Amino acid sequence: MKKKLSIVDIANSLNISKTTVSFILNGRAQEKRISEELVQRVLKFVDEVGYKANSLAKSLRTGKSNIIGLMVEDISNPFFASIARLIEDRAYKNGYKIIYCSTDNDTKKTQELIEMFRDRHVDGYIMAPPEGIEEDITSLIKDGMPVVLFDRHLPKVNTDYIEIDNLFSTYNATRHLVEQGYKNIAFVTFSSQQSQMKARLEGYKKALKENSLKPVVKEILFNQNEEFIIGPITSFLKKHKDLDAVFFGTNHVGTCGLKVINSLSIKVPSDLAVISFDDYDVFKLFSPPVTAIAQPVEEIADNVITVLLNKLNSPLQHQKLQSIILKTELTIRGSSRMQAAAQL
Amino acid sequence: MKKKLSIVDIANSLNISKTTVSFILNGRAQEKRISEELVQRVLKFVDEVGYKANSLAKSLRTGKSNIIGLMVEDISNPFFASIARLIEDRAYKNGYKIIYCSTDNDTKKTQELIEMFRDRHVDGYIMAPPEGIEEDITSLIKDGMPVVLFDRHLPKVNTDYIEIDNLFSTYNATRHLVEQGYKNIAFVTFSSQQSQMKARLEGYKKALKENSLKPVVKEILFNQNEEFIIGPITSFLKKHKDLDAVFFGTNHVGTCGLKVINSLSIKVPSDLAVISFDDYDVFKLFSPPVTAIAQPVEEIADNVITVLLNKLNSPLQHQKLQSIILKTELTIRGSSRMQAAAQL
DNA sequence: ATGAAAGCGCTAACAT
DNA sequence: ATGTTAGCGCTTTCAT
Repeated sequence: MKKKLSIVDIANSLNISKTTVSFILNGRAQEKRISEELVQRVLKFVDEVGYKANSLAKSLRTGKSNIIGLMVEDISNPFFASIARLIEDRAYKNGYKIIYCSTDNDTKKTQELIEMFRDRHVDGYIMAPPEGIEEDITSLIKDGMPVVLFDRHLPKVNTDYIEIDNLFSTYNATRHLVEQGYKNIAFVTFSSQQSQMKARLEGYKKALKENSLKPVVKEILFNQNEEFIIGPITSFLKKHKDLDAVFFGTNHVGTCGLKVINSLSIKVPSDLAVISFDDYDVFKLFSPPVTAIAQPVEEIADNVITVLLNKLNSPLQHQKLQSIILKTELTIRGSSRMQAAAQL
Repeated sequence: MKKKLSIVDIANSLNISKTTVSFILNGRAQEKRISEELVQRVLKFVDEVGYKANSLAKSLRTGKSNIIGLMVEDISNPFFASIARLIEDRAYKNGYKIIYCSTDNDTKKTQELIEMFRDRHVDGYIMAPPEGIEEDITSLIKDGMPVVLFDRHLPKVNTDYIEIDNLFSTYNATRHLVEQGYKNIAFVTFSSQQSQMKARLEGYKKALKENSLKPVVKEILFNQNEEFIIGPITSFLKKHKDLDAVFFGTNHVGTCGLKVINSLSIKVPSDLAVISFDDYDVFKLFSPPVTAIAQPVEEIADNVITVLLNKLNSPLQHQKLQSIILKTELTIRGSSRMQAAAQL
């Protein structure tokens, strides 16, 4: 086990002081007017022996950790997994590491996780926050920590966030269903007070109202366990035989919904048209393929990391807060086309 | 921005030495025969003011970080996402945080990531290693770092690993196809020298050989970009019209394969039977549902973290290395049943 | 039973 | 232009 070299070892080997080495290594040689010759000599030596600064000691001293805390709802959800992946890439390219975790939408767990991140001195926070975490985040911000929210925001918390236009997305998709001639359109979603879920529900209702149709909403308790989603959807669909279309509010609900549709042998779209929020392989590969609202994952990740890096790099608090709202794309497929139904 | 309290602040407020506080906080009060009364007083005070030790300083001093580095192939792949999720849970419960990243099966990137983890003083490594990383891992182990591999192992590297019985899995699944009467069975996989991919290919070949059938293998270069997987599969399937079954070697290949099958309007299983490694929603929801080899994700995660925690807690090097091989489950569905074909 | 002090590796204010 | 030195907050040896 080869001993790790320290900056003192370098300094001693070269018969100079560790300050000089530190300055050179931190690119302050010019500023400190250290001779070009010395700089080269040090750099060469450091490279030869493969010296690496101890970032722990550095962090202890500077108060910076170069770590960003990322909190998603559930890393095994494809939406969050792909966002996390992209954020990770961008962060690494900018010299930051990511510590991540899944909140499960659990307030208490999230509080503990924030505590842990704080404890670890992360430099910034990226999170899809659960409800009830307002105070904790506010206190974080008050302590000068950069916080960027995504996927949803907290109305009571004053910070940057990146979202999509949820209300318009569901409004637009519901209108599409109406245009196709569907009249009995249900909306199946998680019961949630989160901004994005409320907006999605609202968009759906708005479209129905404009067309004098009656909303049929099924709210399901958020749960990681599929059984507790599939069960309620099953009884809901069994009970509402008069529905001619169903709109699933998230990819998770959508996937579970499709399982129910299969197990009840419901024909899509002739018995029931289907639309889901989010667009993943499951929807593309279903028969018929499912009409879906695709979120601009790359754009979301790009914006999130850009905003955070900005905050990290500009020490002044005077920056304006940004609320970025991105557009989604409605991809119309066989599951919501009346013509397709007629063909059968 | 409230100042963080240090152990000195605590000591001063209580008019005792920081040593005593440190001992009490680290549960060494008994051993150091500190009076029960003092212990209670300190604990109470610490709790009241909400003091939290600075883990950075602690790490710098102890050399431990309580962080585990997790390197997967791609966190947005459902297999790795679900494993990561489970490992994360278990790790947190045991007081460890996870820093994760995706290797993309890229040796150079992985080397840099290892360097970074090392630099960050992670206490242990969990990885699904790419090829060509043998030396780096060996050097890690030589330096006394606990390393646990999963999903695949490196024959030249002597360390613990958790795998599944890849060879038997594909052998068994291929036999199933043969039993169903399929004679022209292709195996579509990533071209790779990784242990698990080699074993999968071997299992397939073994089953064919035993039945005097001819293997038809299509190897695809590993790539994150779907186009570069879909393209080759498309031309492969177009070229081999005589196939009556296809076996996809990973979930990623399987998902892409299904897209090709759809776009070519191939009927499953009447035109072509399908089996895929890994079992996810996409396969369950396809019409007909796809026969799949389900990996025991929870068991894998459990074993990985258990083995690593063991290594972390027993300082002695004398522990035996463990190679744990877990069983998979072949879930037979409509995509590989001759009867279903007959019905059409 | 408790405390003083050294030191982990680094940065930066302050000499020289 | 380069060096001395004081911490960052903690653990731990050695004294008392």
